[in-house]
This record gives sequence, C-alpha cells and structure tokens, in this order.
Amino acid sequence: MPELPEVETVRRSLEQQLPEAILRRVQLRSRGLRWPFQKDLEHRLAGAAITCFARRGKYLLLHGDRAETLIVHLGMTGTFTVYDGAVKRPAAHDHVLFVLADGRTLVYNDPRRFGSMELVRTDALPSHPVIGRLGPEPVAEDFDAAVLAESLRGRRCSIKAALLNQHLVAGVGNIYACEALHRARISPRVPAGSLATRTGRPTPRCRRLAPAIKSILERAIAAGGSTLRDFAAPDGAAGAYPSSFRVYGRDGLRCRRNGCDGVIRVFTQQGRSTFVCPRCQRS
DNA sequence: CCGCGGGCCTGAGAGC
DNA sequence: TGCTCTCAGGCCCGCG
Repeated sequence: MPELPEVETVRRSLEQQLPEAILRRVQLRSRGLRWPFQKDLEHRLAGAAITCFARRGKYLLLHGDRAETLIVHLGMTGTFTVYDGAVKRPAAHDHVLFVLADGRTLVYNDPRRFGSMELVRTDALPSHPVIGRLGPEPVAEDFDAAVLAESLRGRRCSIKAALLNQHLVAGVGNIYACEALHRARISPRVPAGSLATRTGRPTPRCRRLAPAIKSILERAIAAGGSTLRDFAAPDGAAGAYPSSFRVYGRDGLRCRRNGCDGVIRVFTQQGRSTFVCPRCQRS
C-alpha cells in the first residue's frame, strides 16, 4: 500500500494529532511483523516521549527523547489509527498498542505483517544498514535531473526497475513509478543508464523525469495519498489520489493525456504490473 | 556488486 | 452459497 505520499500522509496526521505524545506503555500483541519484535521493545518505549515524527523514503521515523528512534515501515497493509480512550478489545491484526499518557491509544494494524518496527539509537541512523543506504529523497528541494542522473548512471536494469530500487531513489513504489514515467513520456522498458548523462549533462528524458517524479509525489501528498483498498490516515481519512491516476489500474482504458488517443496496456516487469500508454511512452 | 525470481502473509474478488 | 485461483501498494534473500 504505502509509498512515499501515503507515508507522508500518515506522518502529517500523527504530527497533527499527537503533538506531545507520551507513551505510558506499549503492548505487543503478536511475536512480530516481518521480523520478531526486539525483546526489550515494550520496556524501552514505556514512558518515552515522541518529540518528532519524521520520514525517510517509505520509512516513518518516530524520534523519542532518550536519544532513541523507532523506525517503522508499513509494508503493504500497515496502518496507524488514533483511538480516543483505551482499546479494550483489539481488532484482528492489531499488533502494537501505544497507550498514551492522555488516555488515547495509537494502534498499529497490519494483516499481512510485511511491515517492520525497530528501535535504534538516533545517532546510529546514518549508519543503519537500511536507512543509511537509501537513495536521495525525491521531494527534497535539491532533487533534480543531475541527482537522478547520478543514481541512474551505469544501471543496466529498466528505468521502471530503477525507480523501484530504494537505493537509487527513496520512496517511489509501483503506482508512482508508473505515473511518473507516463508524465515524463518515457517507456518503462528503456535501460536506466541510457537516461543518465550525455556529454556530461543529464539527458532530456532525465530532465523530464526528475520533475515528473517530484510533481506526481507532491500532488499525491496534497490529495492525502492513494487509497486502493485499505489505506487510511490515522484519522481514518482515505486518500483521494486514485482519481488522478493516468495509467495505474487503467488497463484497456483511454490514455488521459490531452490529445493522445492511446489505450493503456499492462505487462509484467520484475514480477510487478507496469501500466503504460504505448502511444505516448515510446522511448 | 548487479539483476532476477521466489518467498513471505492475509484478504478480496473473479470464475465456476 | 462455497470452493479454488489469482493478485495486491512492500522488501529480503539466494542464485547465476
């Protein structure tokens, strides 16, 4: 479910709803998510205050006092929900209950358990094996064609696969990779390295793609993300961005680009569905 | 190191 | 109604 815009939507909602969250206690209700929970997680979080809700790529970073940070990944089906008062009867797949000092409860639910939670020392984040190796942040001020070109240089995989590689660009998933490539009029099949640089300058396609990625992600954030089935913000709001999809999930429908009468097609790359307009994404 | 395919889980929806 | 099959926004791991 959650790509960068959905994670950012969750981050903003948590920041707004829990500006001064103090964790009275934390209750784990299963053995773990993608991996078993750290043995001392409940103990280390009890009594901690969350001082800042941050994000890196698709990862939420809950910075606490005590110089520790909870790294959270929502996997495919992870959601946070803020409940008023105590949760007496947790629902199916409610794996973590954060009981807050003000009496409310923040609940992490994840049916497929592809998500993850790890508590680390905050000063160790830059050298974390996953966080430390993430590619550039595509919605950052300084993300541009030159930065993207550097990520793509020498890559022999397709541009679609490159966009899904979190080491090259952090936060883009299957939906927004398809949408960004369509916006930039680039075929998902072209070799990533061929977009990088020519005579020392980012190629025209690269100069279209970098702003296209940023634009798509920013528009999706503004819409509260994309709810396909089960995504919702912690306040329960669904994401409205699917009404803006130009290719994703539109197999057999008309291309939505002005003046293009192509028909959207779907095919498989690296085991993932790629949606493309063969007419306006030719090279 | 790189690229690819399988695997991890559960639930929804389609087809019979 | 109920069964089986396929597929889904994610990432990790092992293989060549």
